[in-house]
Amino acid sequence: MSEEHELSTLELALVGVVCGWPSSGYDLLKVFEETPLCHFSASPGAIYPALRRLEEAGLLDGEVEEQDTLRPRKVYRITDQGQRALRKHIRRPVTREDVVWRLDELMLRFVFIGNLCGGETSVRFLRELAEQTEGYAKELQGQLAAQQEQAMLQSRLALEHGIEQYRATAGWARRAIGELSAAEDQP
Amino acid sequence: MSEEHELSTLELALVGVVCGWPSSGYDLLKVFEETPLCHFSASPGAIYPALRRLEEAGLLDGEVEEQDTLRPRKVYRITDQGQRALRKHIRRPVTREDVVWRLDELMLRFVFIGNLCGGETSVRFLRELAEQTEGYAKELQGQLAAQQEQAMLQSRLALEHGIEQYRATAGWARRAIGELSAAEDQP
DNA sequence: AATTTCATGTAACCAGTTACATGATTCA
DNA sequence: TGAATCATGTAACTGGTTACATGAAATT
Repeated sequence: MSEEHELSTLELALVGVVCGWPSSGYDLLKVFEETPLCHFSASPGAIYPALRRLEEAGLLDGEVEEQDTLRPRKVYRITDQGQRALRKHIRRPVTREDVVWRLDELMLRFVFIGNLCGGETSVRFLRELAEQTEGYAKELQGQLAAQQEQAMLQSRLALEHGIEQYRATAGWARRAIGELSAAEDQP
Repeated sequence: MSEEHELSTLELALVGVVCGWPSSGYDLLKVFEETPLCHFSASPGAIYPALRRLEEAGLLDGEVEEQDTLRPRKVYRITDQGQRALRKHIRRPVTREDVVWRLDELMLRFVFIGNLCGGETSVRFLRELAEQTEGYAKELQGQLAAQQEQAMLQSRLALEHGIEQYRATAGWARRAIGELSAAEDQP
């Protein structure tokens, strides 16, 4: 019975925001336009169908606020099933594929973990993230060493950019672990 | 007459690689699997239709090597029109939208600029990239300052991650300018 | 003889983009 | 009165993903 319905990045963002506070499609559009969530774009043509999908999948529950006014807002709330799916999704282990292909989704997950889970979960997530990004940076360094001189200067530089990006993420994650731990000690 | 045909990231990668050396669809698949270009994924279901589109648009020219053998390879070469389109595409100014939405495509462009254009073009590209990423990092810092204390710790941290990513790219670009200039002075 | 690799592709599906459509309400 | 904003959505298109299909050649 418990549907699996893999969440796309957009769907994750929608479910995560709605979990924080019930919202209409229009509210969500504004959130995506005006907050750092703008990194996850979203046009009406993407949001409204996604909300409907999520409702059909039973993760959200939309209710029309029809207080006679002729401007109906359809407000979505998260369901129990939606909460379970969200929790499950954000707590999945951080994989190599996640860091290579979905780094921004990982950041989304981190924010929602902060809203929904305890401090240890956040720290575990960051530790996995640091490990995976460090590991991948090393992989890229291996590729760099392998091509040595034979490659064009600019390919080498581009590869170095990648390495530095992943190292930056790893460094950030280590520091974030420190900040979270400090915040837990004296809240 | 001169078609505009906007290049998708995948198409840019294909045209750019084929510009370097004529390749079959299978060759390209292998390149995407085995080199750092793997960041731009690519399944046969994406590559073969894309090659056909590019041929129809006149940017590539596919020729079947049919030396009687019953294992025909269709080798694509870049056309003059393709060269023009590629050059034009990679030399476009670096915009804010590029750094926000298409950073990896920018890296592709940088590599192809190295193959096709002179050193000043590379340096100009990197300078624009540094400016745009620094500018965007400042934007994000403004958002960070604006939310101040009222936001969750983890949202703040996620935003800081973004800032650091863009700063890392800007720093890399500045250093790359130095390396390119040094390489030009004594080649 | 069996497996892997070379080499081409197609078909069904899915989700996101762009652009459009609708109409009430509020503000200048 | 006219413009902007609130609020919902649809339709056509596009391109990428997954999975499948085919079969020869090379390797074990």
